[in-house]
Amino acid sequence: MEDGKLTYMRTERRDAAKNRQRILDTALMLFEQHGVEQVSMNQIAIEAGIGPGTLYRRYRNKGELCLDLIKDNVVLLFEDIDMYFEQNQSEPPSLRLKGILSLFIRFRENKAQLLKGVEDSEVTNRKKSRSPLYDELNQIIVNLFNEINAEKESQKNSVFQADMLLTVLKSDSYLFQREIRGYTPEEILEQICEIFIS
Amino acid sequence: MEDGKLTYMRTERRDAAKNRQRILDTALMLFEQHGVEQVSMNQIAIEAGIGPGTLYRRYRNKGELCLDLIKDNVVLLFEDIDMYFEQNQSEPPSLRLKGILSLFIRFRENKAQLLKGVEDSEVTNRKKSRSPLYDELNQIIVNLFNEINAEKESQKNSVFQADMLLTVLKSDSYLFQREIRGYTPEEILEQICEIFIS
DNA sequence: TTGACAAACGGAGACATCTCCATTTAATAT
DNA sequence: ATATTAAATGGAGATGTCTCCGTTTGTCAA
Repeated sequence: MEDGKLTYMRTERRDAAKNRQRILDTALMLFEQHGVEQVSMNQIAIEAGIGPGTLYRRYRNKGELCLDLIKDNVVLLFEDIDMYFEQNQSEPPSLRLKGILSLFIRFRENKAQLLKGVEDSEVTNRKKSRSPLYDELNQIIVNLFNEINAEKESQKNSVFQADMLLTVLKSDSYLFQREIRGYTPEEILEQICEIFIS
Repeated sequence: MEDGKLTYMRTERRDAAKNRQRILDTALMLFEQHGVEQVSMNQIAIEAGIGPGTLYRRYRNKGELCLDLIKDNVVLLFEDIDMYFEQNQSEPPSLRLKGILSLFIRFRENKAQLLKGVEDSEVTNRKKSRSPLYDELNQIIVNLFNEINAEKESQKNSVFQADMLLTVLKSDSYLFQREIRGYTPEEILEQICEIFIS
């Protein structure tokens, strides 16, 4: 039957589900123990007692694995953002932008290593499009810039501004400011706002 | 003798010099033929008729090799910048900043692939400090921002602003705008100036 | 049950980066 | 010339990513 077939296609095989969980648990453990960067896909496969092929069948690279590990937090982030918007509808767009940047920075601080894992493998694997996380954030920021720029004639810049803002918030840049320049998250937020919200 | 010893230490052995040139020639040829990304260090070593160890002895990674291949152009870039400054001393700093950004973008367009090669391996190899190229550029830009911010009380932001400006001009960001968003170099320059010179 | 089938598996192996170190070799001093 | 010596060499191999494909194994229908 159509139904049966569809259901079959959709449901995860029991052994697969077991392995999925095993991978997730193992990765989380190894990441916590040695740090995300130090742990190889091989190590995870071996420790999880599966073949490398099995691991790569599910996650095309370490980044996807990292992303799966923070998926819940990503959902929470966007819920927070939605909530923030609901509670601050009447605020000016520049302030709302700062608000959601603050939320994002908090998220980034919480999941620094895993987020870096995600982004690192995105650049390694030459993805043309950003991850869904960044696409969705980008959309939100573009909308806010559109509001901000509504006064001026130049609507077209919003996309560019949003791209630049997200570029500057990527791991490489953010962690450089954090670790080498020694700025606090709050200072970074302030400085970025000064540049991008003028 | 001291002199002899010093000279000995300094001069490159003839076979080494020969290999160096052989590597450079081979790399340039392979890069032009297949594109920088597609060519591995192994390939270069084999094609140059040397062992991988020899290649890595001279260049710790592909990025250093790429950097060596554009070294002359980097020198030219900074000469251009110096010349520009001499001829535009009396212009306002914001305009001078735009001028040197324009020079840098031209350089980046000329040596896009190799510059990408340099930057890619910098992120891969977790360098804490930027390459000398970026350090020097950074210094120049900081100085310009200091002039620009001289009017305002906030001198301290110049370092941050310069960092962000260079972040946004890195290969990943720049090529994304260039190839995916479809902006021209001139458009990118204009947009960046709008954001950073306000 | 059982048969069929697609999904899941696992490990060999292709390639890449990079290190280590026994051996070679060019430049200098004698 | 020859000995000395430190730089240079090269290739084996450690480690990592990722693919390919023959084999196994759940799942569903009959």
